[in-house]
Amino acid sequence: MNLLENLNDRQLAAVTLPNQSALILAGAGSGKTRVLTTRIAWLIQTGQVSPQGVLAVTFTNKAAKEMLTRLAAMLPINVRGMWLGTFHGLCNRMLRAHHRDAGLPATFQILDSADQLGAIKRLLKAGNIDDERYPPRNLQNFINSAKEAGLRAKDVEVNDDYNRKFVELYALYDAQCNREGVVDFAELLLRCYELLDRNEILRQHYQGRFRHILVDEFQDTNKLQYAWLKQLAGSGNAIFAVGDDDQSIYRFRGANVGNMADFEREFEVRNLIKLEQNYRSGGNILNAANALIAHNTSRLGKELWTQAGEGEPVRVYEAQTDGYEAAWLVEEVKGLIAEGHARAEIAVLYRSNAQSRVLEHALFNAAIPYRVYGGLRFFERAEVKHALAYLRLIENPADDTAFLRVVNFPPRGIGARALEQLADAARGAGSSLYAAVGSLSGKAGSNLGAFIKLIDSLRFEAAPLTLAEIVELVNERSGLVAHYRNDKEGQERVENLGELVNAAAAFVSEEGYAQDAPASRAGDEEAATQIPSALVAFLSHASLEAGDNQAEAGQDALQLMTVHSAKGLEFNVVFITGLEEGLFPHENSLSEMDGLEEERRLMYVAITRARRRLYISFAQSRLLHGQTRYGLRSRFLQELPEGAVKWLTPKVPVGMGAGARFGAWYDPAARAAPAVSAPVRTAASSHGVRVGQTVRHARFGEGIVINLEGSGDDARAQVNFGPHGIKWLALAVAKLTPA
DNA sequence: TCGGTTCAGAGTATT
DNA sequence: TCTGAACCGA
Repeated sequence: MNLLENLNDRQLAAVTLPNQSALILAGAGSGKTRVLTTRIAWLIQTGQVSPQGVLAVTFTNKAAKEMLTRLAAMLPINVRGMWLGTFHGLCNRMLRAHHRDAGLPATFQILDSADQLGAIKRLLKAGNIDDERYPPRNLQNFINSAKEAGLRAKDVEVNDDYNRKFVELYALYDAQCNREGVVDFAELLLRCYELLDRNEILRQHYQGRFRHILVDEFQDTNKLQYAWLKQLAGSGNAIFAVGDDDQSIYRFRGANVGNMADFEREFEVRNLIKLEQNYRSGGNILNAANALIAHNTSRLGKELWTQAGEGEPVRVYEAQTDGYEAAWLVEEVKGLIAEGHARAEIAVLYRSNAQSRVLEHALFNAAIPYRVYGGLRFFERAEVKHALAYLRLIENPADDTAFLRVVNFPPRGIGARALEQLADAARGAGSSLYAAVGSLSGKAGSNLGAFIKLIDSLRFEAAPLTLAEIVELVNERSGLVAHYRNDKEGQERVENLGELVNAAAAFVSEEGYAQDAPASRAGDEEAATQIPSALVAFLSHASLEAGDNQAEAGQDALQLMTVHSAKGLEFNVVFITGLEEGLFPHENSLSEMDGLEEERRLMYVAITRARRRLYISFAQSRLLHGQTRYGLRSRFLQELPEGAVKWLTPKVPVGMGAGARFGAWYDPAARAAPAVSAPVRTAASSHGVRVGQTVRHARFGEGIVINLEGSGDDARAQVNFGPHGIKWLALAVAKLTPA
């Protein structure tokens, strides 16, 4: 099977780049994931690197899974042992393997955001801190931003007393986490970074191993993630970074687009490849996207084009109110369904979650099935978190967060007073709540003692069981199942607890976690020595991958979501709603530095989700916070090229006569399509040259052989010289020396 | 321990 | 206007 078949010129050049750092600017729908996975497969197939020598990083589990699936289809190897995963997943893996060096217990647990907030509230309570003056949420943000900037409490600059208190609390929080053997998400990354920074032997080991580092969605990396990557790259390894500055929409959570420019400079990137051919949308949709994003000033520069023709115009609709907007949308959707469109291929996008209510209301009344993204995920459900807390206590009794969550759930007569006493005792002894139980007497003491006994016996009984059996044991013996069975509305919760047993069974079989032979994980010599138990691994999995956000995923339903959550997805039909000043662009963004440009990128992301048909709608008035607000039509509408747009309602001129400024949109057919790439055939060897071999040419420097054809004097080699491009060279003439 | 009342806040989100 | 969290009384 030829991996390079059907790649366009740019894709081919990117996939077969020599071993030098590269920045691939991948536009929406340009085959980004394909390039990334084919690059890995090609490197392995041509023997340039072993599967163990590749490190590939993504942001979401979904993206990681997608890459793994595609890789497995391209390569006849077991891709499971590869270091391909999310930043957090890979850091977790490394920390598990070297937990001693990292100063962590083997069974360390991962706090999700809710757990972390709980831990912070507990900290404030224990220290008698005024949580009005120091809101837990603010402290959480403060700690996470500091960690994401690579700063410990001692490194944070203090400029006033208020600030000093935050820093002080940050230090206390870290101390509490250490005591309890838990780490939050940001800590996974920072700990891993510090581990590599401090431990030269380890750093050199991994630098020697990961010859090829590939990063997905590079524009979304934060400072710490970039620093971590730099450390693994060292001075010799190449980073293959794929990203799109025009789709950078996560600055509010720490993403630093500037990493792209820093990367170019610091790694002396000479290979900058733009993937601009779009395989997703019609020409009008792309013209709208291009024209819109052209209004941004800080761009690396990129313009999407397609061979697909202009397709349908972008339809724009003006409604009187948000209610009418929803009503119109319902009618339009009915028509689309009647025409045979699948509901799941129709997406309704909005800027903020609050907008979904009106839409849901209308859809519900019209009996159109829909699915809203972004609800509670499976592992975040209360009953599931309860069961997980019991499991955590089995592994790590010092986990006070888990302890407090279930010590009195189901109710067993342990009230606030008892817990306060216990907290005092624990603080006095500098121990965990669990360990302090022995020092309490009386009724509270005996109830707590019974709880400890329960956990201890669960731990004892769990020892010989499989993971699924352990979960089942906990479900029953904790009293959770019985508790929810008695609850009128607990049926679904009981089912979810059963689902957790299934999830445990699936986890063991998917991850190859045979409990008897833990060291059998292929190709992973570090982890083999210190493989965590299946239970510990499952608990990490539960924290790192919160699972799907709603049931009924199988049903053919309309897809409702924010523009942010639509990133990376595509649909035949897309509705972008609420295009009003103040809403999209959102008013809060206007006071932020470059906030408007980020909003515009968000709109760009929204537009480029559509394959065939795109609707954009707005309302003259909208009910917001109980008040009717009259918003102007979004400036983004004015930034679309007239020729690509069809107004479904009369276009009322606004202010300065927009539209005139924007010239006629270009004809996509007039854009020269690049020559179709030469047929690629793979020959074994010719003139002593092999595919995948690095060679040197007097004029073009180092390159990598990507293809061979002909024989004898006619033999030619196709060589990718990186910044000098891809060349066909006659081997009888060109002087190629092995490099 | 639960259920009702009060009050603030209402932008986007993955791990 | 609506929601969620915190709080208080029974």
